[in-house]
Order: sequence, then structure tokens, then C-alpha cells
Amino acid sequence: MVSRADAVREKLEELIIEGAFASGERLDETTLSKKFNVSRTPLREAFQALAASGLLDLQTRRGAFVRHPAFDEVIEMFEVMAEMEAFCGKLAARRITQNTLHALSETVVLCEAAVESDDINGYYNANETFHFLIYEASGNAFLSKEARKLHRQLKPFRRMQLKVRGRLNQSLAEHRMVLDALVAGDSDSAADILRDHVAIQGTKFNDLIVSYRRASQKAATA
Amino acid sequence: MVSRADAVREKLEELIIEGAFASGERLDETTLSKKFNVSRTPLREAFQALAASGLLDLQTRRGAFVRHPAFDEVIEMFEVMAEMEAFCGKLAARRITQNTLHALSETVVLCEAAVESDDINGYYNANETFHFLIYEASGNAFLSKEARKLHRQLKPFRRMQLKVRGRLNQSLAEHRMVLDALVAGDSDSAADILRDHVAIQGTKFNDLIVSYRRASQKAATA
DNA sequence: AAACCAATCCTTGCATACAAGACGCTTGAC
DNA sequence: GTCAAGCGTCTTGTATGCAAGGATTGGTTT
Repeated sequence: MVSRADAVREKLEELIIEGAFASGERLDETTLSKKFNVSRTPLREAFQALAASGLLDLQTRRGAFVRHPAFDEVIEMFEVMAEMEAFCGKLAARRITQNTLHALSETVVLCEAAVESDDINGYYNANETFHFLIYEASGNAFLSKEARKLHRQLKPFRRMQLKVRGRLNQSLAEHRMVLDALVAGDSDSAADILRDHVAIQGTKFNDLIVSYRRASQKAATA
Repeated sequence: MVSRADAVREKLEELIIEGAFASGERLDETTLSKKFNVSRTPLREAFQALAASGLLDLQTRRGAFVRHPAFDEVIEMFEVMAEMEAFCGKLAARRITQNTLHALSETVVLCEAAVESDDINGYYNANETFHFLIYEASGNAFLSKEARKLHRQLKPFRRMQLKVRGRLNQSLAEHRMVLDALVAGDSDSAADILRDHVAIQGTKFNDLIVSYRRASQKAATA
């Protein structure tokens, strides 16, 4: 059975990640409890959980505020994610099984198909599976869990930069290289490729922000 | 102002880490709420928070169970911690300030004094400061926060292995080497030394567990 | 004697009522 | 006209009551 608090958390999480709320917006308990048809108690439990994963900022006696990570923080998170993936890759190169290798190569095929048909969502999903498989293959359940958590937190920002022209093809090529390194059992190379593969996402994201800021500055001075 | 829920969380956390409850023990809401003189509501909020940090296992309609990480999981956590520290060290070697370097060398002096007087607690505290300073010096606030979190989770297990004979001196020597590498700005070397410094803690912990198990097995067959 | 089923009790999940703090608005004074 | 203080309202924090889902125990059957 799934508790109402859990259901509410899930729904709210989706809304926040989708960007349904402005950053810094205060979430009113009464309003939301009406919207979800639950009392304030399970809603508050959901708030707690969301605060734990960093999506809300709970201030005593003041309320729950939506917390889209600041851009600087996202850059930092990509920096950590890169290193984490590298470590996963390093371990995975030594510990991965034939079965998982097979599953991995299948996700690469899916990615190829998605690139063919310019299906960003399709690519996005296959990409996620690809990375999760590697986390799992690290053979370190704790690491895998943490990596998934961080991956999830970066979800909306990864999505943004996937839309940059040409990135899909490049990303796919990187996936192929990772797969090759894992097949070869070359842990250093797997680590390095994965590190760059993720780091470049942070860089692309940064580029995006800079261009955004330039645009808004121009608009302001015009 | 600090809410009662926060106060309860803090107190409970302390109790769990201290080992006041058996692993897997179920925490009764009514009993505990009486003990802390609060209602079940803030207590339940505290449960949520503790579950988020991994100290409790909340099962729907069944209750809250104390969750001391399994030994295997602790080993995994040390593995991740080692890599995280290595990354902190790598960044810190490039970004550390004179002030922080100075503060670091002071903690080394404190560690020396603690070793002299065989003061495990003193060493323990100075050791913590040493590591936290390095996290901070990474210049990546997100990384620093995550590293502190993991460090905290490993607290009780680190403490255990510090009691092994000769470990204090060895640890101190490693601290000196880390400091040297940071002063020299040698990021690779700082990373490697820190990785080993932490990994060895996991190894020592593992040794401890193995010897425990042997002992209890002997006792059982005797 | 053991196993299974049922009924009761106990515990959690949720709703609601109440208390207390924060924010805003109004009013008065300088 | 502006600033500050006080009061009122609104929102969060906490307590408690009620409902629903497990667990346990006792009885019955094989």
C-alpha cells in the first residue's frame, strides 16, 4: 500500500521539477491540501521528504519555499556527478557481468534509434537506463543509490542541455566509447570517458546560462 | 526558534548513533512521545527526518525500525568516502587559501598533542576539523556538504577503528603527508594520499568485523 | 500436536481542532 | 508626510480523536 503522504510527495516532486512553481515561491499548506484532497498532515510529511531531497526549503514558522538550486550550485553538482560517474565506471569495468553488458549495448541501440528519429524524450529515457545500469554494475549498492539520487536531482538541467544542437549525436558517440571501455575492462579509460561525458553536460549547462543572462541583459538595457 | 520536532530529532539521532537501541528495534510512537513529553505529531516528523538520513527504516503501517547500516554497507560507504575525500583533496590542492592552510597545520599540531597524551577523543575531534577544512577548501559547497554528511554517517565506525593499536600514529603521519601535498599544490598526490587514508579506515573496520565474527563463532562452537 | 482461521487488540495514518508566532495594516504621533 | 507601534488576521506547529490495517492469541479442525 502507498500512503497518501507518499502519493502527494510524488506528485509535488513532479510539479516542482517540471517548473510548475516559481523559484522561491511559498507553498501554502491549506491551498495545496485542498488541491490534493488530503489534510495538512500528509502534506506536511511530503514537505519534509521534499526538503530532505533539496527541493524545498522549510523555514520554521514561515513556510515551505520552492528551491530550484542556484545555477552555481548546479555547476557544482555536475562537478560532483562527473566524479561519481567516473568512479562508478572504474568499478564497473572490473565488476560488470555479461548480462549487464548486453543490457547496456541494448540501451545504446535504443539511443541510436532515438537520434535517428530526433526523439529527445526517447533518447533521454534510454540515456537514463544506460547510466543507471553502470551505477548498478559498480557493485557498490550505496554508491549506486547516491549516484541515482544526484542524477535525479540534475534531471531538469540535463534535459535542458540535451536540446542544444548536435549534442545528441556527440552524447551517443560518448556512450559507445564507454561501452567499449567496459567491454575491454579498461577501468581508467571508462572512468575518464564517463567523467568527461558528464562534465561536458555541466559545461553546456553553463554556456546556456551565460547566453540566457546575456539575452536578458540586452533586453534590460534595450 | 527551534521546533520541538527538531529537538526530538536531534535527541533521537544521538541515541541511535550512541547505540541506545538494538538494530532492527521498533520504535513505538506512543512510548517515545511520552518519554520526550511531546505529542505523536512532532515525533513522527522527527521519524521522517531520521529516515531521510538513513537511521530509521519507515515501513507503512508497520512502524519505524532502527537501521544500523549493515557491515557490508559500511564497507561500501567507506569506499565512496575514500573517493570523495580524494576529490576534495584534488580540488583543495588547487583552491586552498593561506588562511585555511594555516588552520590545517594547527589541527595537525592538535592531533600531535592528542597522540602524545593518548587522548582518543581529542584526536578524534581534531581529525574531524582537519577533514572538514579540506572539504571546505574544495571550493565546491555542494561537495563539501555531501562529504560532511557521509563523514557524519560513518562517525561511529571510524571511532571504532581508531582504537586499534598504532592506528593513531599512522593516521597522524598521513595527515602530515596530506598537508605537505596541499602546501605543494600537488593535487594528484593529495588525492591519492587522502584516498588511501580513508580506504585504510574501511579496511581496518573490515578487519575488526572479521575478528569479531571469528570470536563469536568460536564462542558458538565451544 | 500442529496448522489454520478468526476475532480482538494494538499501532499507525489521517483529519481536525487549537495554540502560538509572523506579517500586514491601520492609526497615531512627531 | 513618514515612521513606528500595536492590534488583528493568517499560517504554521502541536495535540488529540478517529479510522483502518497488522499482529497476536485462542480456538477449532485435521
